[in-house]
Amino acid sequence: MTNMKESFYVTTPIYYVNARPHLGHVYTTLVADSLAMFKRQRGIDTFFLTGTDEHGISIERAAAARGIPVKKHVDEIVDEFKAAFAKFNIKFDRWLRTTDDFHEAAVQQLWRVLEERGHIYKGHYEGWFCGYCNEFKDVEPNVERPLCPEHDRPLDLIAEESYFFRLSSFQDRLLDLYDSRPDFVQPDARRNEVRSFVAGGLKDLSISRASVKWGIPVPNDPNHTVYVWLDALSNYITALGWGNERYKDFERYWPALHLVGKDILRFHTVYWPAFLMGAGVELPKQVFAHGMWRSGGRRMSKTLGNTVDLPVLHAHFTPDMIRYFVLREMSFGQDGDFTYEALIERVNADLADGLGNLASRTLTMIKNYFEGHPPRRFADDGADADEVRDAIEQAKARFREEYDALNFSRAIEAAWAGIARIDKFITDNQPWKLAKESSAREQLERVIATAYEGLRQIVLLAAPVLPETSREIWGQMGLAGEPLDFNPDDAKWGEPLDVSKVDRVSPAFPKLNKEKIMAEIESQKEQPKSAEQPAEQATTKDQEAASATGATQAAAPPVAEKISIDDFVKVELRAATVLEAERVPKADRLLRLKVDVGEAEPRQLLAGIAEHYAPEDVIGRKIIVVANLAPRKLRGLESNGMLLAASVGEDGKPVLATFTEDVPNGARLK
RNA sequence: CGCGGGGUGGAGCAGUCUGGUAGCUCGUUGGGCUCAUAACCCAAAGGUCGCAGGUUCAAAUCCUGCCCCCGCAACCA
Repeated sequence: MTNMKESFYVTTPIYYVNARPHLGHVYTTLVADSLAMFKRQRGIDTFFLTGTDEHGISIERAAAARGIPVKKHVDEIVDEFKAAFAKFNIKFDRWLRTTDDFHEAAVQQLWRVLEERGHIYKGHYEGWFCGYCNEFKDVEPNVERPLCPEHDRPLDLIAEESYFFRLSSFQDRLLDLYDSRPDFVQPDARRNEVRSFVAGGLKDLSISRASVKWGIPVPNDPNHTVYVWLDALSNYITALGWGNERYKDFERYWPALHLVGKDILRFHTVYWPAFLMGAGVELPKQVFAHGMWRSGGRRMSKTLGNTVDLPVLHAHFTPDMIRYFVLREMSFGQDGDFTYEALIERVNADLADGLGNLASRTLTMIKNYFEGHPPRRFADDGADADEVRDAIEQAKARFREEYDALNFSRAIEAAWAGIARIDKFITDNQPWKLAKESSAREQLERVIATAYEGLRQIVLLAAPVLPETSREIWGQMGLAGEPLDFNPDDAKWGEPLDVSKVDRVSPAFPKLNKEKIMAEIESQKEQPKSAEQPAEQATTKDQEAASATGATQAAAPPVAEKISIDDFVKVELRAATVLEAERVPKADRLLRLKVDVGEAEPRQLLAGIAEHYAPEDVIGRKIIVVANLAPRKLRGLESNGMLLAASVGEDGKPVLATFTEDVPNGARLK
């Protein structure tokens, strides 16, 4: 420890308000919250920032679609985020909104600094832009209207005057950064990834948009707004008061530990440090990219129907259970698997049978054998009581070390090894037998005192992981105050305690009935699905908004939305025969077909069925073709129509439509 | 040659950077105990650490090649 007061600043990304809060948001924020509690408990001056990213064209559109002012729209979604986090008892120190006026002013200040230092110039940008991602996309040449790969919606061709940041001039300094400070990007695998990206060359970065109104105006050029990522990343310093008068915390807390998902690694480890270098601001302490939660071994997605829904989670589990699970189950930095089964098993094994049961058995004995007054006899400990003490000291040291290194799962493992040690100690010493012999009174006192003291130490460790239940157990133990207010490093083994009576013993964690809960979750899942036929129906506001603004209708519309016969006859369906078929090189899904649709010349069309049909499977088959679809180039090949296939199961496996009776090619379907 | 991650007892994972008895949780089998939430404790069974070479006194760990799985990117008119 130095003379300087140690401080700690942790951030989550600010969440883009084009989606509803989901497990991913909650996860990062839970980790940050727990880390903040951990540091604070240990007497470190801690600041925990989270917030929302609220600018950009997709937000503007979503609000327009709802017919309400943009600010009102974002206010509502921000409230949802705050409510979601409140349900998990997350306690941040500040919530930054990019629409806060002091933030906007500070971003403009950052812009001016970058401009004065010669890092910004005006140029011209033309590219395909996805308003939902807020970024330009690299697309295949020769495609008329490419779709955003993320959102499956058409991209906009934006050609506009734009300001550029001289990102290319930072390449060497960035490489230097990764090499000289290997901890700057963690884990190592991520650092390598970023390093090789930067080593491959950097292009200057467009940092303004003339086409976007909902954003921060560029200083001295109000026709432009600041590119959302420059706007958003700046939040980490503006929230502390950099470039504004609203707060005065910059000196005190910067630099930060940024927790981010690996999906936004590049922004935080390339653009962000480059901006800061350009502005002459100290760089973050570290950017740690955690993994993503998968579900049942697969990426969570609405289409697969394997998402973890927050309301379902809350219906069956307490915030502490979920918090424990995400910290314990995922090796921080790796991807993890989130299943309800695993969650239930963890809760039962570690919380109910582990910590909860230890508390329960210890406190019950204190109640029964000592009228609720915990004995404190350590002076002449027996050898194995000393072993327990040593084991707990070891667990404490290990826990601290691993938590500091963000190895939450290993830290928790270490603390729980302490629990197992105490359980073994109790069993070995059989206090229930000692209690029957008055001559063994002192020995009984020592055994129970050791168990109680061990439990106290463990509860202190567990407090940042299980804030609610650790407080509950602490209270049942008759201890004064709250566990988070005691620094475990100062809690000496066997020290005098401010302790009242143990008189109320009740399980801190109920044992969960797996079959019952799983059945309930399943039935909850089924209901909405059967109600709205195509399972992947758009439900969130932004998706509705997207449809309303004329974006693609790719998400199957509800059956209820009727079309007229006039609409239907516009689609020309014809019977056809496949003459030739071959795989398209370098495309996993694509088959190139020559099809006879009853015309003079066979047509070429491309079909995304290669994963399920070999070319020889389809040659000679009678199929149904949409004959009047506008031609489209795919991987450089023109497709003149589309074949009809059922989309089956989770993966949308195609099954070709055909006839059971003979039909001449070109026959019209109606 | 697109980028990245992974393949370790039945399941899920750690260990790999910094070679040296292969570890954890769950599950299985047998035993103990009864203070405790049918909990806890002990013991046992179970692994050619994806495959093949190489380096080394010694390889899950380092090197080379290959196979398989999973993300991302491209490709579903």
